[in-house]
Amino acid sequence: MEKKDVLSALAALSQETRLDIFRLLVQAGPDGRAAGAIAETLAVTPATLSFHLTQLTHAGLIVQRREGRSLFYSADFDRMNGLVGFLAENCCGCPANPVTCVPVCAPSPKAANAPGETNDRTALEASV
Amino acid sequence: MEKKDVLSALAALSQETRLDIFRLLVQAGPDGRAAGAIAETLAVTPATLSFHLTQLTHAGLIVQRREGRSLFYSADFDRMNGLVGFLAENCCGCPANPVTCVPVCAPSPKAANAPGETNDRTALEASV
DNA sequence: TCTATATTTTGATAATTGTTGAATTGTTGT
DNA sequence: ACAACAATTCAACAATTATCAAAATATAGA
Repeated sequence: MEKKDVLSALAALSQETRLDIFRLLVQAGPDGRAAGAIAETLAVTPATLSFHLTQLTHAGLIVQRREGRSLFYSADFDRMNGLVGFLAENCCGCPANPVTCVPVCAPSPKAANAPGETNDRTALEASV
Repeated sequence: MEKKDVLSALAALSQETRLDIFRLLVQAGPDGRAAGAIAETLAVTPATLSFHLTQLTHAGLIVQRREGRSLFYSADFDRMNGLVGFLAENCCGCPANPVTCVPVCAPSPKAANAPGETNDRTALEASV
């Protein structure tokens, strides 16, 4: 992950509404949430939400998919791990100073689902 | 670490000059660097640097101390660990989904020094 | 105390950002 | 094709941010 990417990820997350959105999606797990549902949960205007979703998407932190007329957004856990990894990695700059930096976040696909739901996305594994 | 603090830390780090400053200080180790030295290394005007150092300080990411007529700034590794910890911690929201999230960065006091330098600050240990 | 050095504060300016109502695009079901 | 729904894009505005030159503050040494 390059500095430019880290910078835009940090910029995206440094805004309260966006941090809320991101954490909501992180907690929602790989399935994510429809834009409308996010707007309702966080009490944000559709236009405002859309603006922030775009920012988060451009920062690579979330991903969009369509399901019927709804657009679902979900957190990109790989990117998230990359960001944490970058910060952790660089907190130990000096090679003469070995430390343990092992942030690994790999939710299983069904993590946020009620029992019995279907789910065919599986791609997320540890990346650090 | 509260959301408010995370937010201001992220805001502080989401600006290129400040990210550069912070990483420079992280690499400099617990001793830190004089403001003037930072300004020279990063080619930033004193006024601009001072502005950013204030932001980073208010965000709790760096600490100031005086040494002669110079003001030395150094990274607050505890706070840094707290931030990474917060992000890592919340990347696994669902309790039914146990993962390994253990970012730990604890530089030894002499990490960035040339052999033979003195150093009496020792307080930094793992905090996560 | 006077002078030089190190850094911060001030004031002004240009650029970026967050927000909203209104209009637009895309999708579904009839 | 049409009406209803979901979300985005547009245009405009207020607020915040980054930057620098110049003035002010603090420390050290002669």
